Amino acid sequence: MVILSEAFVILSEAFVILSEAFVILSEAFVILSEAFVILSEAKDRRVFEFRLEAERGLARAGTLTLPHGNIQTPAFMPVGTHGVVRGLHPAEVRRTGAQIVLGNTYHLHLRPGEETVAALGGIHRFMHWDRPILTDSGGFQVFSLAGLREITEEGVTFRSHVDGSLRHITPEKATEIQWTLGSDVAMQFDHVVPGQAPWALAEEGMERSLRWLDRCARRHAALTSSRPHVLTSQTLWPIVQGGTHPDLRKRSLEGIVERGPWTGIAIGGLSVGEAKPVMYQVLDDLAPILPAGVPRYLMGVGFPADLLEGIARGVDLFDCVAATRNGRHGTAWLPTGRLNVRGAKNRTSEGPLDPECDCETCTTFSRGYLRHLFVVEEILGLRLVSLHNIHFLVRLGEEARRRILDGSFDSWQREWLARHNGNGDNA
RNA sequence: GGUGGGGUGGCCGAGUGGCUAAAGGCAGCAGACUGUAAAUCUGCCGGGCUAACGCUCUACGUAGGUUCGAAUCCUACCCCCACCA
Repeated sequence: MVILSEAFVILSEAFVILSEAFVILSEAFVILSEAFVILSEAKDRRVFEFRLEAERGLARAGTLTLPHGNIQTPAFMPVGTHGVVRGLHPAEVRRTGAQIVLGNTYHLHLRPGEETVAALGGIHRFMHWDRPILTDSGGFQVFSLAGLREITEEGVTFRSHVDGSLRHITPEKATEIQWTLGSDVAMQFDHVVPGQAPWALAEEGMERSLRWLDRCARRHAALTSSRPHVLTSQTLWPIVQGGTHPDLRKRSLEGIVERGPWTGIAIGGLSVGEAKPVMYQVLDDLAPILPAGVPRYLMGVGFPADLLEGIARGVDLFDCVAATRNGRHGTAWLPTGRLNVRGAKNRTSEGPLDPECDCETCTTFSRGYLRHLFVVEEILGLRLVSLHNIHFLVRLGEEARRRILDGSFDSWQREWLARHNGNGDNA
């Protein structure tokens, strides 16, 4: 009996000790979670950093840090609209030196749907690209699908080019889709107008883009604070619009800056039908008033010469479908111009596409063989030329960076352009 | 041997009296492409001259014929295919 009661006492004391231990453990857990939040916030701050390393005139070299890695700028970003750089394996894209790729909100929303991408682990795992990804908002589709959509202040109603169904995309929706996809950089939903757009239309698109920017930013902030993304941090970039009209471009940028700060600023609505000198003039006008410490992304540009012209005007990031589209269509970029791979003159040509190139295409296959692949419509041909073109632009960005860092950018750039443009076609 | 069908530009193929140097496709040649409705699209494509408009020559199996005019109708021949002996 005595033994039993003593045992009971011991058990009670053990219980008390256990409870106390539990309280201590809970407190420790709270402290740990707080520490974790602080740490991850600190990590988030580091996750969107841009470090300027050199400036030569307007040209800049820097390093942009995003959640999935660093990007050394200036840099060309291959476009992978449907979660794939057309025709290429991600490992091939990586071997070109590409540091970041694009995806498209509108197209991934239609197929397979952002929830499907999320269910498959987010866009990085989905497309097997573990480096940074930037998603375009679908704003460009407002422009390119002009025949299939209707714009109101609320948003854009698209007639799906896939099955004809109606799709309503608002700035909020575009932001949510990108959040669900899980890209490193989300773009604001904007209103792109054609390059020939008169002042009034350009102003409308520009002002609407600013209002839509507010709505994107509000939704993005809500998403970020209410439910931190399980897979990544994400930042939102605004887009300067205003067509070819200097006053509108200035107003657009000022509106964006006063809504900042931003981790990046994009220049949109160029290379959409305006003359080249006009595009360069827009960049010239913007360069002095763009915030220095923020990466600048010229959307949808460009051809090799445009890259250098842009870099010379202070642009850090570029994307363009031409590398892959021209590749699929049989046009290869060369230092001396461009080459129609399908051309009869390549029939018995033993040399590489580009003798100065160290890409997998140029170090392996002859022009004659590449022409043959196009003639018989073998997929490998358009893959190989796409690969070369991407490598060509990536390497051009890398060399520009090297030249900016060592101070020889200006003269190198002039000579490069003279050689590239001077010979014209058919190098 | 008989009957039927047919021979059109590098290839396939439409065309059955003038609007036909001849539809369309393929092949060939050249070009375009800038935040991807695109492995797509555009142009040329009998010869000669022309920057072009155009001019000219040659051409719908072969050779004749009818007709103001023929790839198209008639005659003969050559060849191909199918079926029947």
